[in-house]
Amino acid sequence: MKETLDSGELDAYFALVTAGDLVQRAVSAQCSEHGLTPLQFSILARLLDAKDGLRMSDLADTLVVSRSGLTYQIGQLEKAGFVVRESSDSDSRCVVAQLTSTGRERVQKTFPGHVALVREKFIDLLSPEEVATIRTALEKVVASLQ
Amino acid sequence: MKETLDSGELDAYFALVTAGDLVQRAVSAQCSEHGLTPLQFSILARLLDAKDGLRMSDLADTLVVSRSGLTYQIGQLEKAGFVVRESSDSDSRCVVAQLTSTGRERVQKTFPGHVALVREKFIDLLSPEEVATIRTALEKVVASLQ
DNA sequence: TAGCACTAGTTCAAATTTGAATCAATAGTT
DNA sequence: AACTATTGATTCAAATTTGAACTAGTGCTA
Repeated sequence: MKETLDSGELDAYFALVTAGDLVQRAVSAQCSEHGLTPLQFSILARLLDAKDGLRMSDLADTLVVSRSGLTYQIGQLEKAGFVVRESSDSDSRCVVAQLTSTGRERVQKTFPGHVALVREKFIDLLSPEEVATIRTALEKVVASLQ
Repeated sequence: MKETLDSGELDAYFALVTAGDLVQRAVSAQCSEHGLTPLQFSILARLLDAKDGLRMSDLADTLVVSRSGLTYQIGQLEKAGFVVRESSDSDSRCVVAQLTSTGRERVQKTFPGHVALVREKFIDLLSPEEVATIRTALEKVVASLQ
């Protein structure tokens, strides 16, 4: 195994980190138009797919945020009326977060702008082959790091 | 222009954001072995390439951090003796951050582990073609967002 | 079933990050 | 030169994020 990075490899690494950051920053601006932080939007978006809610830990793990950070954010979302906490039947240690109808409404209202942004700033700049490669390649990276 | 994202496009987007986050998290762990936060390491690494130092704004812009956040971090690095601030000759509004010899030492000591990590968790998982595609594709994304 | 390790979630204090307001210096216009 | 707009950096208060305790519940094992 080599012990250095050539300049192309280094550039690929910088591009990955910077693109990830900048996309998130753009998403952040769009979310705030709807009164959400990007993390809050991600949480609500995940819950939209989860008919029976999601456990705190599962949310924290998929969203790359600490447990305590998630506790805080779910607290904020609960105050805002977008989610409710329920304790799990099967395992009473677990807390399950559920979307309320208000929360569902809010995330659905935020979605179109979000999609448009991702399309404009990311997908439409690239060829389908590039998008496909990014997906398969970066999924390998994600798998190895999780 | 389409107004939706198909599932492959959505996965590519998630992979980008998640991979960026996870790589940064791994980098964060490695940096802390050397008593640096990832942001501090990035700052020092940029300064390593800049013989004459860098202006605060330039640093902030390339590092995806707010101006005030950078002021804070440069303050920390200055306290630690890794950088010094000088005011620019040409424009006395500007502040130029310079690496000290202590700072240079520290960042150089941190580098090998950093390189090894990027290689192990990113570059070596992928083919050279994948790395090249990620680089050119994501540089387009970065350019459009900056 | 008692003891022990492990898991889930929260609380707490400390560190970081941000945006808004501010101050200082430059550039452009009349 | 005087005015104004812009730019660069900092300060400040508020919000967020984190890791280290801590509490409570589960499951294993003797």
